Amino acid sequence: MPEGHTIHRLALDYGGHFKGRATQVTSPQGKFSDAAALLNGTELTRTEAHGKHLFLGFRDEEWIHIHLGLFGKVNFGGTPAPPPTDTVRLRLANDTSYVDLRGPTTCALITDTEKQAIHDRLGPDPLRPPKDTDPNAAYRRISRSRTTIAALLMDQKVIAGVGNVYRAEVLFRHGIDPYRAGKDLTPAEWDAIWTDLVDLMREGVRNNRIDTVRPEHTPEAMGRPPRVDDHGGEVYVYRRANRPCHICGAEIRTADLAARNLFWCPNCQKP
DNA sequence: GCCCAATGTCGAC
DNA sequence: TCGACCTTGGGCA
Repeated sequence: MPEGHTIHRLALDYGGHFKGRATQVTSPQGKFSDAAALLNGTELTRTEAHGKHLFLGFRDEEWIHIHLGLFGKVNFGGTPAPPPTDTVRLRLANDTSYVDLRGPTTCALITDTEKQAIHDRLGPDPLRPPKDTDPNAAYRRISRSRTTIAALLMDQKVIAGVGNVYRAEVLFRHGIDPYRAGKDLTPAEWDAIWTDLVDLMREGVRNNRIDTVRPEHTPEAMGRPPRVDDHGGEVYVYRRANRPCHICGAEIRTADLAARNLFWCPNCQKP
């Protein structure tokens, strides 16, 4: 479930279980063995997330850089840790906990300088502290672009951390057609989208899932049977193709956009 | 067992 | 724009 909220949550959870103590670092699958051997027995000193990138700090200026990609999964557990399966790329363990990483796109040992280069190529992240985060930088790019707002929201250079679910849901919540060109988005619309993403994604970190349905549109409030969408949260349009819009009843539409599935309500989201 | 899809990104053409 | 890559779980036989 890797959108930005998941990664920020992982930064907190890795820190909570392992920070400040000698940590056993292994790579049962083998692809990270050399680096694991180098770090094994040292201390996890800090953890950080920017968009969908996770950084685990060891020693002075060394970091494990993790990107889950589409398939990566992380699994925490208590001791005794079970024998790792052969797909575990990275296991951290101490006296009380273990955590397994499987299927990441990236798991690499990097320096401070290399880490900085990653920050430099990422746009502002609604979940980073406001002092390092400038939503106007994102709007400058958006307001100059003929690309669709749906594509721009997924471009990590423009804004970091938004994925396919938050993209679909935030556009629905603001009644914006996904095919609208970035340059046709008003500053007020962008402010509203950014502020909303900050709120939604913070809640996503807290609950470790994506919920976007406003209280007045929950099934209870609308006198309908309770539901939980396939991916475990409560949403308006994501993966709800051909089903009725919670608000107006129109059929939710879906289309391919840059090799990803897009979902929207043709009635609630006007050009 | 096989086939497919999935909340992502990169590089080749 | 397309394929490649990483892994798991669900549907179906």
